[in-house]
Amino acid sequence: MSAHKGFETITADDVAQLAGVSRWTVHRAFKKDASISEKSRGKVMQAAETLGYVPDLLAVSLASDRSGLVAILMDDFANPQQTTNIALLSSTLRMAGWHTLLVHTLDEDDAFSGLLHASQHRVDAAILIGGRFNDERLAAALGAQRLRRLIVYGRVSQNPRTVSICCDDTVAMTEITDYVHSKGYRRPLFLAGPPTTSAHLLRKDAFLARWSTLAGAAADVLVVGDYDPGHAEACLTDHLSGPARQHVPDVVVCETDAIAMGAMDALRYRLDLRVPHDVAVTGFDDVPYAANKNYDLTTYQQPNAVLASAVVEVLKGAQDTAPFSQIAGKLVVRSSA
Amino acid sequence: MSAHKGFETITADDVAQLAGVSRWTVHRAFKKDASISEKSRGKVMQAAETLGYVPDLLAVSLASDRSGLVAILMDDFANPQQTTNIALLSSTLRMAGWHTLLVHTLDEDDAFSGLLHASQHRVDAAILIGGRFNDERLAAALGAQRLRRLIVYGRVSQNPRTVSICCDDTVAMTEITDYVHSKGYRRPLFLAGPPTTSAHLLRKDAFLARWSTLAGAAADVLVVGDYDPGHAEACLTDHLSGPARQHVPDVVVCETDAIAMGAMDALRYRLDLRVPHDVAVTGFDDVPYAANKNYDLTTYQQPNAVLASAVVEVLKGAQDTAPFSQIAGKLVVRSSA
DNA sequence: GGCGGTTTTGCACCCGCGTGCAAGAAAAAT
DNA sequence: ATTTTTCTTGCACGCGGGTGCAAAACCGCC
Repeated sequence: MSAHKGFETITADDVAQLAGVSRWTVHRAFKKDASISEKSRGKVMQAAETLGYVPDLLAVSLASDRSGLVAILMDDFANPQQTTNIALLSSTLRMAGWHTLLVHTLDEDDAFSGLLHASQHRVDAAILIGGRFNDERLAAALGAQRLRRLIVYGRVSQNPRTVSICCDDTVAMTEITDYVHSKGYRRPLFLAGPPTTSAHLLRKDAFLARWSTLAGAAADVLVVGDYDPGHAEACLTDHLSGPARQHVPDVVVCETDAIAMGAMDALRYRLDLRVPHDVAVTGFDDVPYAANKNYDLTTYQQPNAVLASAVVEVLKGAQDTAPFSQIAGKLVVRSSA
Repeated sequence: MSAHKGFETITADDVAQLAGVSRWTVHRAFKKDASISEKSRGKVMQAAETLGYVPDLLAVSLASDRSGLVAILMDDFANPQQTTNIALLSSTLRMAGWHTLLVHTLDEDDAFSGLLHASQHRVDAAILIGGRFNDERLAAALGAQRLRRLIVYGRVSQNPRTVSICCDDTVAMTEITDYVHSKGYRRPLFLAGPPTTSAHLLRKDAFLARWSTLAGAAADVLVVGDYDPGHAEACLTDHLSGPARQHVPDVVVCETDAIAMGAMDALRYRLDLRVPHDVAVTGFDDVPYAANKNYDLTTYQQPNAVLASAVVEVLKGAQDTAPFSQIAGKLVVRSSA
């Protein structure tokens, strides 16, 4: 039993000594499918029990190049969709035996350093959540040593070396569009988020394409440029207070719930319009607050639990997983549209 | 340059060979205040640059017993106050040079195993956020080897071996009470959360004590028992639909913002009362949504940034830090009361 | 040029465990 | 009882780098 910095550390050697075997036999006792006799395994286990021995994870990681750790890189704690996903992912991973190394990236450069950090911890995979990681970054990231798997979560990635797990934005937004059209709305305004994210492109394009098919006319688009509700509120207020005042929409279709909530606040408290009576609103994501009485937002629920399980499958499964799997969610109709 | 699992790993030996020095000289070049000549440091640095060498964190951790990692243990992602704190803590730590090991504990037993996991990763400290960790657990946790510092965040802990960093609930709630009383409210109802948390005791007791001093009479208390807004909504609705209907309060003082929001929903949408006209509501924490137009909650803002910096100070500072530091926040008056 | 003193540098051993191989013990076959 | 096969076990070496100490190289100075 070796003393270290004041607290005792029990190593395999200590157990070996007590059990009267060699250190390697101790290791075998803890390894499934190892060639060891029942007798000595018993001795070892008992000795380990009395000493309270647990194999040291760090040393294991160093020697075996595996850690039981999954890094989650995310950039925006203000985004409820992201925090919800992290919560779900970390608990799903936890139940499947993995721990989470959370890397909160401050900016793009930081993302790379975070990825390096993660790879040095021998993470079994890194999961990228959030839109600010562009594909060039990804390519660079893959240069990081030891990064055996990179999972892009919640959006598609062109990069062939990543696995992306997400719901099909195009199908989802088409479904929303169909719903909106079927309810008789005819003057839609689409509120788009930051142009750098893939959600921006896919959702907006899907909406515009479908709308033009259904209605035979182009729909208006306002690029809000940010997922902050307050910002969306200000943008929409400005927009509808300006020249566009003439064309008040009858429905505001939003790229995310956060934008939708900002839009509703703008319509109600700044523009004195009733939702859904004067203007309907739809969101996307079904964040927890979307169900709140004050918003009661019609939105699209991503199949988060299924997505999280898909991550576990990728981690467990062979490395030759499909480059990406897209899973369908479902439209949640509430009173806002 | 040794090949490993398909990707190349650059070790100090590789750099040493290229620079024409020994491995230990390479190490010295990377160590501040090491005794090394400028000439060889230059050679080493250049070689490291061309090879793209970075000291391996895991090996460093194993050898030095330090990791540059701080574990954050939390249990409730649904609690916006917790996620906000995590966001702030992780970015504050990140800027101070630490990375975050997020341990999302599923239950109490899991908390212990999470702490063990963290300690094995040689975390420089573990931060406990959230109320579900009781002090017995903490005592057990401290038995975990290598855990050199345990910080209890956001609440006080009796355990003398921990550092607790929080705002002074008693002072804060007294301030709220004074405000409520000064505004002329006379029939308060206090909504309390789970009885197991210290916030529960401190905030409730502070309110009751202060109220009895100010008004000379005891105040009503309803134990909601959970921080979920929906649950609080149901509880308050039940309460005010039952025998207590006779004594509708003129102000509902809540232990947290989450409860306050549930309470407002109950008052408005279930009991058909206007806030603040018929009943005023106060919260505690100033979560992001508290400023939302639909709630516009009068609440108490914890000095989160200061608290986060205090954590960094503890990490940087000598181990003989004060057992806990309590920092004052400020009352945020909005329209709800 | 030789001396004492100070930097630089190299090295053995350590952190705690994993791999592959070879020696040892036990079981099976002859 | 002896040989062969099989299972156990021990061990050297590695993962990548951190200590403390001793040898080597440097320095100024008489």
